[in-house]
Amino acid sequence: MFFIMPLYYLNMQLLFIHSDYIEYEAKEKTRVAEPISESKERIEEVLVVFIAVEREDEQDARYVVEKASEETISVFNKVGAERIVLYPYAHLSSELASPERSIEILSGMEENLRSRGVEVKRAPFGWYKSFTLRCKGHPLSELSRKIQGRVKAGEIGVEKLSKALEAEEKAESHFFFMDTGNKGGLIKPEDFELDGSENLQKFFIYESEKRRAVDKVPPHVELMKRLEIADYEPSSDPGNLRFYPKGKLIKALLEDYVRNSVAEYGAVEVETPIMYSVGHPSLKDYLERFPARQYSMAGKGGKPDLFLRFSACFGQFLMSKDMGISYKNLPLKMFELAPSFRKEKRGELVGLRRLRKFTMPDMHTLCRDMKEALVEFKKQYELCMRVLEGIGFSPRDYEVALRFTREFYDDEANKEFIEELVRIAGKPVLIERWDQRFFYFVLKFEFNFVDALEKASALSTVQIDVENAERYGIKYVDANGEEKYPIILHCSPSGAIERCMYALLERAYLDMEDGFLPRLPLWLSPTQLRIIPVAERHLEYIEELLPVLTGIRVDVDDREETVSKKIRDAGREWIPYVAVVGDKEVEKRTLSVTIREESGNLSLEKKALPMDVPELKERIEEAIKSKPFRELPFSYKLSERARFVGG
RNA sequence: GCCGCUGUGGCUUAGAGGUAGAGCGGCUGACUCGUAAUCAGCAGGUCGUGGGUUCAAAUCCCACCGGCGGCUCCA
Repeated sequence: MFFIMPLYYLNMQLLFIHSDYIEYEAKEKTRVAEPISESKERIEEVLVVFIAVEREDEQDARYVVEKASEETISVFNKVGAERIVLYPYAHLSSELASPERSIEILSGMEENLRSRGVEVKRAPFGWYKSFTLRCKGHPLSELSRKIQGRVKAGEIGVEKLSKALEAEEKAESHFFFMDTGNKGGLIKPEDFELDGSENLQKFFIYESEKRRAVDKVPPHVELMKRLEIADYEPSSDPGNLRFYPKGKLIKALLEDYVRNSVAEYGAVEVETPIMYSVGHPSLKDYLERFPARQYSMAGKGGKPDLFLRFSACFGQFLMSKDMGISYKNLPLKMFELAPSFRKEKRGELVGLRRLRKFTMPDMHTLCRDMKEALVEFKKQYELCMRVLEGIGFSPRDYEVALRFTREFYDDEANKEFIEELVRIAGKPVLIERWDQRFFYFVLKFEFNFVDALEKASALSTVQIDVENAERYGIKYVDANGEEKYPIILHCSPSGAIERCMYALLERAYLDMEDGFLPRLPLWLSPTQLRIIPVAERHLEYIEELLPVLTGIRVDVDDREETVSKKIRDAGREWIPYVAVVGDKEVEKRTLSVTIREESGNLSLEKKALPMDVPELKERIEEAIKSKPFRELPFSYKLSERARFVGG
């Protein structure tokens, strides 16, 4: 994360090739050849390290040996090779160390590595050698390193030079915190008191280290199956899930809710294609950047011709480009509930947290200038807070990250803007500052959920895009009749719908760990009220009640089971309201209701309250008003309902 | 993609070279039941797939597929 740039020199050059095998044969001596016993070798499952020892290394051979060995071991462990071959390779450098010192350093490395318990072979120095090797070709199979030092004693860093990463690495990034106090300003992590912000701390650790040693299945994976929400589909590509009726209902309700929220904010809903031609010039940059992450389809002549979108950006940008836009139309907001596809690497996929196919609410706002962009940015920041609140997350449930370029923050007005955002959040936030812009945005925020395994994932986000209007040729005409490029905001008010479901389930699990009954928000509960007849003869009364209970998802457990069993099953389904009906209730025209929310603690005894039907109806309606409603997606009779997940 | 772990009826799982056991769920029957699992019986498995080793493979080996964790990554 924090790269220490070389101040004066780089030395020893290392090139690592993780290979199936290497074969070499010493053919002919040079003037500097060392004596050898064996001229021919074949070594399998090997990490081949090509090394050029440089003149500078002579100054501090010991340090260089130690550092290079450490680096080699790190790569060795990472790729899981079985042995190492050190292969002197002068051609990596134009300023070589003397042959004597080189052999010394190479032998030093050989010994150092051997002392760490690794099988090491050193190819002979100073010979013309023939060699063949077979590189494994996985992403880490070819790496280069420079052991880097500085003239001044002190900090030493290792700069990674893997080609694919070069672009990102140019952008140095630094983390800070910022608190709500009126002082404002960036606080370095080491100077910041994280007491009382445990989740922010977890989030920071996750962000800065990006690793957690956990050996557990994320809790929501079991829950999503058991609650008949979603499951893996082995016959699809991994990360393309199946959703059962209950999951589909929850998903549809969340979608309804986000759609309504952005409509209220003034966005117009559109729909754009999910696949695009790879030949489009504006799309090329993206594709070249993440070629392995696209779902592509072979077109004519066996060449990839179309790819599946990873967001709604293209569709909406291409639509905007063809519009005639006046400054009077701005800010112009377009929204889409976009099924999106990202062929994430295999090991990144987990349950509902990260998928290859997911639904991304994606809104783009065209703004006339940065000033307007900031006004809208702030509105959307607050919109995102409202949307998460509405879904069922309090500000305690997520951590705020603000990320921007140094240039953006150097502007005094923007500084105040950032401080204002922190005040709105009402708690300390994580700041990431990039020394230079390396992608299309200058400012973004995310609201991040920290789960039971202390992993963080972004829910809501907004970005200020200063690049794509020009790339796509999106223009508007200003008051003087001049064409201008708008600033574009990218906003996902809730984050991916599936990820909201993941966060709801993980949060319920965390509640359970704290000794509370896990639950989903009432408006998202597939069954909101379950009625349990004590005996078959009470069904008639229940049938009479149903027409009164419209606008609520009610079902009836008419199975031939004991009351205890039915109560238990209702609890296992996290049903918020459970009403028992027996002789007493029929006689008094009431219901005996247990409310999950009020049962609270796991160990508390549940008590049932007598309630009459209008009272109960009103109570539930009050709690779900202003939220979308959909009917029960299956029969209200449990005896007729199919199970989608066994057990 | 790489590394490690893993895969037994719909679900959860026992079995660790000698031809599969259980609980839940399902079906049948009895019980008409008052707040977290009523009782009895029946059906259901080529042990992820394909090769190999062995007289003999769920069990050992290899490859592939899926899952989990890590690396990496997250437009």
